[in-house]
Amino acid sequence: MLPPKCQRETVVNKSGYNQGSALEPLLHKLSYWRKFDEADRRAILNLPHVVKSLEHNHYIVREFDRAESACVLLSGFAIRHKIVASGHRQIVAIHMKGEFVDLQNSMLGFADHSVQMLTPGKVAMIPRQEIERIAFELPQVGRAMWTDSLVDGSIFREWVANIGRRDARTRIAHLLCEFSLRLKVAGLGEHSNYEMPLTQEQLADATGLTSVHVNRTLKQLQRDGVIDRSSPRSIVIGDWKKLADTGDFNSAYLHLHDEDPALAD
Amino acid sequence: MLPPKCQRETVVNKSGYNQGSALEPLLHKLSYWRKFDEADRRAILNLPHVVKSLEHNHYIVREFDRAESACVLLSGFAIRHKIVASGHRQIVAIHMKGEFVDLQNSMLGFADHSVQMLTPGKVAMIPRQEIERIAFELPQVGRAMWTDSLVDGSIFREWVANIGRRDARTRIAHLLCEFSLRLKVAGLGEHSNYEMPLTQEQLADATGLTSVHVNRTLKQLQRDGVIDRSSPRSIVIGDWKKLADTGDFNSAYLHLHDEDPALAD
DNA sequence: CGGGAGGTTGACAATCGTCAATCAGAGTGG
DNA sequence: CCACTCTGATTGACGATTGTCAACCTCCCG
Repeated sequence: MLPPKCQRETVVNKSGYNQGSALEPLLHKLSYWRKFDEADRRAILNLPHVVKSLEHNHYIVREFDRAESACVLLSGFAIRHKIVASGHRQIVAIHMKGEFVDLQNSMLGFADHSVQMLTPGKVAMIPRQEIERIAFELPQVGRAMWTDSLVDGSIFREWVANIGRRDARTRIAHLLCEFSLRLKVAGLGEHSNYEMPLTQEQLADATGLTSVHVNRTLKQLQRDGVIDRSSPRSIVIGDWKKLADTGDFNSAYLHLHDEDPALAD
Repeated sequence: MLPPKCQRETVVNKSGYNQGSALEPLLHKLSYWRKFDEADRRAILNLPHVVKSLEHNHYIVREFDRAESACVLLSGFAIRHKIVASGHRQIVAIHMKGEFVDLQNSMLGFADHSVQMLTPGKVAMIPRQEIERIAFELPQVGRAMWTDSLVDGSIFREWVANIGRRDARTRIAHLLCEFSLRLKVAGLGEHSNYEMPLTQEQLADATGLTSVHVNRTLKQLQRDGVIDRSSPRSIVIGDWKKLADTGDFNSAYLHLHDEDPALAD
């Protein structure tokens, strides 16, 4: 159930130049929150870091690990989860390219949950002092990182409401909407058509349901024409408004800019 | 259901001195996260602010409000909640003395949920530019505020797991534990004996249950000797370990210092 | 071709929700 | 001091969404 925390260190990047930095996805993500000048951009791309290639299912961070560095996802998908006493797992967040998967560890000192790769991918480990340093030396970068933490929090709150007060059908439709927009913004797909990176069991762990019920609910959404699925993992959204209505979805909590595809279509 | 957002502005404090500042509770809370020097302390206490007295149930912030200021709770209790399409409410956070109830608004620009007083109390409104200014001029203050945001996020994650993967009995016991510790740290009570500030209906909205089921579960916890209740709202914890075990509670996610009462007893 | 992970389905069980009635306590006005 | 009222707590009967168990299927890969 818990594969070893095996990782291969591949690249150490300390080049004095921006071009070709492995941290490009991080810059892209942070640029989304604040307008940077050349110094900001260069400082981000030149952050000292270690790139690791991780295989499917391998752990980036384990609960109670002491945190010496913050971790940015460069490619692939990762999840953050907690295990409760009954042995059940709750996925608390899903991360994609360019996102910090454990920025909080830089400030809080230890991990209060685990982070695991969902697919093969690469991550960059940045020493925690460097994160703090850049945040306070370059206020725009600091603001962007703080904003990122706060949007993270906003998503958690929506998940609390989603899991606490919506039924299975609404809950899953809501998650499908969130994914659609986040993948679009991350440049990983069209919002009307994407490949779900989670298995149905993982979807269940993310929504507080069981895989059996997730399966039934997806089938039902398909029967009702809310989504279409050419294969088990593919999600085709014929009518965005119908899905958004079904999922009681309002994108405000993602704090996206206004090219919000929820409004187009 | 939604009482008017009526508020009485009571005090405008811009005194040049620390002593007697209404922001003492904020300083106390932020001091918990970082060591401040005299300049830090003075800057916090001298933040320009407006104090408002709010009555029971009145709103501090409504969803979609534009945020011009951040709001610190000076006394009383407040909740943050979201309403879903079915009309049901989910409480996503409960706040006590000294806590920012909407720090995220300072950075994100608008409120993605509502904040409501649970009891009568006072809040201080601090202009958002002042928050940003102090955060970057005084890095220790900035670190403390960032840490505060991140601990907020950590609590949300635990709530996701609590609501998503624990049964009613465990879920409620967990919340009772969280309260016990947070009230203690805020200096608002003994961890073995406190007055629950939520009604059973509000407890239900916080745990994703119904008030009827909360009532039954509390009764059951009492019958089993996990808690004692001299009145409906009073919580008496005879055996902390028993309650913590019942609630699958590990205080790590609160990121408290080590005088953690969970370890005593 | 065998094995394994993930998806699908049905039968049945149970936790939790709904509805509705009653009760207890606090505050109010006569 | 006592009806009156309102909010919140309590309890029972019943219903339903969701979980559990278990089988089988499908696809991918070595």
